[in-house]
Amino acid sequence: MARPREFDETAAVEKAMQAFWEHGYEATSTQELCEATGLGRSSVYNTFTSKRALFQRSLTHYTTRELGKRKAILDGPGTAAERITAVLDTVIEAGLGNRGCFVVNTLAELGLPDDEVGAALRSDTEQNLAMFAECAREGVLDGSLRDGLDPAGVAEFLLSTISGLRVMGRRGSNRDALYAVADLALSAIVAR
Amino acid sequence: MARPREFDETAAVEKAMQAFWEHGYEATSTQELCEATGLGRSSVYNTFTSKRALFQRSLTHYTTRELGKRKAILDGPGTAAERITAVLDTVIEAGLGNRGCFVVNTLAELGLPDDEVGAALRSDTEQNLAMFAECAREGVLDGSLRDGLDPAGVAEFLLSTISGLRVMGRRGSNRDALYAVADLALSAIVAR
DNA sequence: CGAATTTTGAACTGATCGATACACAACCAA
DNA sequence: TTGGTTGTGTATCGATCAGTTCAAAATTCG
Repeated sequence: MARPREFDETAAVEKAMQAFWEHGYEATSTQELCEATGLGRSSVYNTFTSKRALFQRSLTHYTTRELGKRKAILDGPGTAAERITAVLDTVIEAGLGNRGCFVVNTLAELGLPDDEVGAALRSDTEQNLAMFAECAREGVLDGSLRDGLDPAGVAEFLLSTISGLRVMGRRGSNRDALYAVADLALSAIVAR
Repeated sequence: MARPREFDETAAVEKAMQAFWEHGYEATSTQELCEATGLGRSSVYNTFTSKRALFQRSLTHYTTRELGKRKAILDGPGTAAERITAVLDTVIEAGLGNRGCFVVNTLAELGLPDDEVGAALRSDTEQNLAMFAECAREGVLDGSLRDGLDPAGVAEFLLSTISGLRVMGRRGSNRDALYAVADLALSAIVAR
């Protein structure tokens, strides 16, 4: 048919995501996106239509990857309490690098805009809540979480805790401080 | 000596703060700042030097006001647990409006820049942690908080919880969900 | 090979960015 | 009233913004 692409689209999205993650949506110029991806302006606009659309691609690229990793842990072996602890550990270790969470950064900068970006953010929240609620249900059954806990409430609590840990990371808190937060949060839901 | 100002500087900072809070640092143009404050460009730059400096003024205006309100509650009547609960309640009620927290938004957008803005953010974190640590100490003494709690850890946990609540508000969580989060967080530290 | 189709690079669009220059208006002290 | 000083309005600065145009380059199919 015609001339093939000289680049890998997914790799370009990955590079763009790094740029958006580092500087935020507004502070990342199209020029920087070209340099980060190694593409020319024409290729960027021909492939991704607009800066906004590329941002949306970057965001979903991030959320699907992160949700996948999180789901792998929560669907893995061990009690629900152990799996939740493992998730919090990964959040802390990832949050020590000072870029924070791409989703939290975007929520803080843009809120929930009335477009595909907002839809992606809502979807990420819903999927996280569903995963944690399911795990909380399992935890009450396997006895690793306290009796009488509301799974939906636990899910909100865990997502809030993770969001809080990410913000504390941006505030400059060190590893010990973040683990102290996670330990207290866990003490609210694990069986004693 | 010379011609006096035609406007109230503090009122102008308040208006600028509203604009920055609503749209973030990068997305707020100097034109918008002029319209929000009702000042001409000359007056803005003559008074505040630069967009960055006006942002720093707006940020400290916000943090001193919020820290004052928070300190008033924590220094007020009641047990430490009751005062902490009251603080969380105000955070929830304030966080339902969807602008989030100006400090959290700024942390997420800018991180901790190496200038006065970063210094203001660090100072805000330190003062919050000091206030909460002191209250946690009192709580262990008055018996309203659990024995053996580390005040510094509790402080990190509470600031993390507040930051998480603010992010959950931006995610669109409703009042009930936020109170569920706060209740679980409190259950980790209140005496039983 | 050659026609059709797509990508690519570079120049360029109008708009807007943060910030400044400067004339003039407004005020106080003498 | 007058001289000195400061605030204000307008016009404008060069730089950069997101996005477009267009012709040359590269590829596949006939």
